[in-house]
Amino acid sequence: MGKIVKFDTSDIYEDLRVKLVTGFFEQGQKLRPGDLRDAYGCSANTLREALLRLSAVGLVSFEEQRGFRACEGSDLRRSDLTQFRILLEQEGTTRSMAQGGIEWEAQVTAAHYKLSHIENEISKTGQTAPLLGPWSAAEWEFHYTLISACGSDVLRETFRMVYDQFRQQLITKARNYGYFPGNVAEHKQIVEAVQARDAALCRQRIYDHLARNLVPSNLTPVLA
Amino acid sequence: MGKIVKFDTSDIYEDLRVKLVTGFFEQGQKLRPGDLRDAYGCSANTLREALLRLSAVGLVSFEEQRGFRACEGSDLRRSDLTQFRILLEQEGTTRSMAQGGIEWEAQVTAAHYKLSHIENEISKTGQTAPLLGPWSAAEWEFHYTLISACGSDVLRETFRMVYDQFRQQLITKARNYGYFPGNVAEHKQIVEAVQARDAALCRQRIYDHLARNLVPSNLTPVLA
DNA sequence: AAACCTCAAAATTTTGAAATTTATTGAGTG
DNA sequence: CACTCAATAAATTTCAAAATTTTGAGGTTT
Repeated sequence: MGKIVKFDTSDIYEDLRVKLVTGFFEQGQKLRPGDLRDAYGCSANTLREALLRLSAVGLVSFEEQRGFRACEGSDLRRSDLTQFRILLEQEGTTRSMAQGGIEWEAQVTAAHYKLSHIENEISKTGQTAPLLGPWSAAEWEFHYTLISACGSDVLRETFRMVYDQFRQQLITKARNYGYFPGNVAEHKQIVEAVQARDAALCRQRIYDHLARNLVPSNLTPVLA
Repeated sequence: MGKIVKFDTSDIYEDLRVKLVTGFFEQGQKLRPGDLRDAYGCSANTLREALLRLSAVGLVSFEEQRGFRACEGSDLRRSDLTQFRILLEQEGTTRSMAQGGIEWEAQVTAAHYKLSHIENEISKTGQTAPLLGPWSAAEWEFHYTLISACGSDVLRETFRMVYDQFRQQLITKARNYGYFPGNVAEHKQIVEAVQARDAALCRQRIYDHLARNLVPSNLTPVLA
């Protein structure tokens, strides 16, 4: 017999979040609580609440009295987010290196192992589309693990927000969900720098990994 | 005749925001839409929306099905926020120095002039309480101006959030709203480093200015 | 034609109450 | 005396409709 599912605000929030970072909506597309409510079988007010939360994490833009929209993509914003992500990821990884022990190092290695497995599959078949979901999850886990031992909730939470916004910007740029062949080698180099416990090298390689998303005006920020 | 004022969500949001960063509410105090509604003459749902927005910027904690509270204060969280604020303010000021021209330098000087005027008044009379409002506004303007020419919306907006949360943590610690006599000299030293266009010195002095809010476990973060 | 109203349709925000969930109380039990 | 478990109270979440605001087309004036 069919299970009756009831969607509450956080279910809707999560579903919309995924759709937003996956490019399900056009950039700048209007998101009307009244329209979306049919898809989730709830009231417009519940949708409103979910959209309000999404605007708080920067995935949806909100203007009073004129509603919600999927965030616009622009080269400048993508670059801005990239620059900020570099700052956070360099800082978080540096602190993790200082505070995280062998346990953290092992987690980074494991996360990279899973990620590279998927990336090898992709480059073997040449098909990015079918493995985009798993790749996306593994990419997030790898980068989040890098900063996971930094000891700062504020840094971790800010990174979570920025990473999603960054991803949203990439997807609007190209249909490949952010996957890029060069990633395979770059991820490996980051792990090697972690294992060598070389913070300066690690910072450099994080920069190198992300720099292609910068526009000329802010290349080489942050003591890269 | 009396003007009829109608409070909408953003009025309420702003009023609550100020109350939260000035310690009007006890830390951890429950904030019930149903109770607060009388004070603002609106429905509980409107307050719910304002509280939801405040939780998005980290001033209010929110747990599903169990409502809203003013954020708890703790040494760890205060230190965490301080460390992150140091990172953002160092980075933002460094970038401002690189990109901001004489116009930015003049704005920093002006903001400091206003701030030091108030700080001198306070140290002259020995009374912090009566000038706390103006001092608070001037302090914000000074620190925000430092990073204002960094060229990054993401950095500026994140700083705005972190500064408010930092302030909220300070106020729960001591009733002085974050004012400290040593500030006078420290602010001056930061301006001097800006005027000398010495980025490394500036970073050091931003660190020195804020370090007293760190707990031992994370002293000297971020290449201080 | 360009700028300026006007007005109805559409969208957003607020409301007050119902439905749901959590917290509290107190009687009964081991 | 502590503990469980209903019954009850209180608070949170959701809803549908009312009130407010914006949008955009059509008509008027400069």
